[in-house]
Amino acid sequence: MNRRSHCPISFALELFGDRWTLLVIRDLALMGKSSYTDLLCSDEGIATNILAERLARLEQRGIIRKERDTQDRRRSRYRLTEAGLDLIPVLVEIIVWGANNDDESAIGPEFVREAETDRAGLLARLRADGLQL
Amino acid sequence: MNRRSHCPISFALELFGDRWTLLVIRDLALMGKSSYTDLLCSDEGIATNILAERLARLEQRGIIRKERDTQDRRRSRYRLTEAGLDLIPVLVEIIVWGANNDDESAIGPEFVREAETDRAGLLARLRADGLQL
DNA sequence: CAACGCACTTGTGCATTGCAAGCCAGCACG
DNA sequence: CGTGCTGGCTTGCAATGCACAAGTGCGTTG
Repeated sequence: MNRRSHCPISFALELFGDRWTLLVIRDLALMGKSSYTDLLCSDEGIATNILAERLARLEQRGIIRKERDTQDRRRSRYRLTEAGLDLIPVLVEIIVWGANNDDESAIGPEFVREAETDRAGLLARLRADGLQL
Repeated sequence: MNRRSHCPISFALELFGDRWTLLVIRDLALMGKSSYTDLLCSDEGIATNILAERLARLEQRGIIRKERDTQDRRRSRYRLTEAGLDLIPVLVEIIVWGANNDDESAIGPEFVREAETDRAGLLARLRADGLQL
């Protein structure tokens, strides 16, 4: 691997420093999605070649695991590994910042308040159940 | 502005969903840099046209403020606004994740420990003084 | 006032991305 | 068994983004 520096932020950006990767991780981590077609139908409208490339990359870097569906063997299931789940705190801080700085945010102040008052509880709930919108 | 969705993560990625923007914010927020030439000399080696474009964008979006240096009026000083400083928690979580997942990380476990045991204190210190490496 | 440094701007070529279309394997149905 | 449909990609091509090099204008310095 050809690294730009040993800064952990630079390291992280080499994984998700683009317009799509974190949205895929959001969908897997918080939105309860796990199939290719579900991931393809996000509000933002990711292109299919980009999604395929990102999933391959995330799998290769150990962020997600790919499994065959036991019911329908055409279908794949994508799941976060531990390293992937560990990105939830990053997502939470981004959501808090976005909610505080975007007038039209879909996330309200109650999420922000919970992140401030019961951060550990929130993180545990998200890791177990996702956002449950 | 042409938004992809009202998800706060998508909103945030429209600001820093690329390979360079967060590194610029890191240098301003944590590395104590404020001049164009300092920012240009990061370990990662950002190109000058990219840096100029990102600074203009960050200023327009209210993340940084551009001031003239009072000593040398050729020189500009770039400083984070409140909205910019509010990105420090995001940076911290990324650093923690990077330090935990990169074998060759330049940040050691003592940062991670402090983030777990005294998060509020760490955030206050970083906001006031940066990383002080 | 000549030379230099700072903060850019412009130009060019290559790499990455976005969008549309096509492809193939695995079901589902008759 | 054939026909069609669905899920998960792959390919082709245009558009965008990035890297590298060079040049510009203004302010400071010798």
